[in-house]
Amino acid sequence: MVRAPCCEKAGLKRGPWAQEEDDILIDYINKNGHGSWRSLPKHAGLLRCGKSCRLRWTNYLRPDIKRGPFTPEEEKLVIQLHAILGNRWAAIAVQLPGRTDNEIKNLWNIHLRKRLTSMGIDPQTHEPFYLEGSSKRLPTSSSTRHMAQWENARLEAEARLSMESLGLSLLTPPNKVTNTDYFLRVWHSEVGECFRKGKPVCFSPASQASVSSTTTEIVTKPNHEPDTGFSCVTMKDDPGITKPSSPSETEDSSYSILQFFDFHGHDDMSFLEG
DNA sequence: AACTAGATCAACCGCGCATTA
DNA sequence: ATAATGCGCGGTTGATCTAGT
Repeated sequence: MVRAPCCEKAGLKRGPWAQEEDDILIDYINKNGHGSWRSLPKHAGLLRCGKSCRLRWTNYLRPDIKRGPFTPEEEKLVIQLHAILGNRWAAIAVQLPGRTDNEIKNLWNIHLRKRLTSMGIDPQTHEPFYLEGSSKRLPTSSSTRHMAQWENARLEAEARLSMESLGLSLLTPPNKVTNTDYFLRVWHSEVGECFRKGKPVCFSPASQASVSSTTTEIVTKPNHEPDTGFSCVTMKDDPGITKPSSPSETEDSSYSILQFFDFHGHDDMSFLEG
């Protein structure tokens, strides 16, 4: 099958948009909505193809577009989401109101990718670069090893979800808790929520938590101080990651999510700081 | 002041998916 | 079931800007 061109190229304008064209497009969409992008230019009187109109509107003219440089918080979120979603810019953009996929893609390609590379982290996989010539290709440090563990867990989780969506049985015994399970649980727990929102997390003493006696489980309790965003989290029999030892045993000790990672071996999150 | 290299970002291109005929 | 169409996505390009020499 041969794809028909999206528009008749002859006679259509290309390149940068003039103010006058922007005005026409804004005025038309405000009055009529965009409707069919393909027919919009004809109805609006623009010598552009529908695709070009859609791009101009979604990336530049939309009233809810947030202009200006990305804040450090936005940059952190992009890095975190990229670690989970990969190059799915549109999906990442959903989490950053007012930012477009194109803008985020540019931010990544121009700034963040270089920053991660300079930190010794592969920006595509979020894994550390490995030691040259090492037969076992070991990560260079505990912190980078930890990053690799999380990335592996993410990949396993995605594979698992794909398998499950296909209705295929999994090889993992039902009573065996994997790092994948751990990753998914943490990600979908209040810890993950706090991680995504940059809120602090409070680890409660194990004795106060309701932990299932039959399975390894992460238990979250409702926020005891909603205004602070604190959550109570405890873990039991975690297979891969050790519960924080000293401060967490203190009642109401609170930690940022970055400290959460610190406790588990990732001691360098400075790249998130911009 | 003139030139150059690198950085930036808006816009384009081609592909794949979903929907419709 | 197949072809045609529309749309959105990610990758790439090229014009413009900026800093350095």
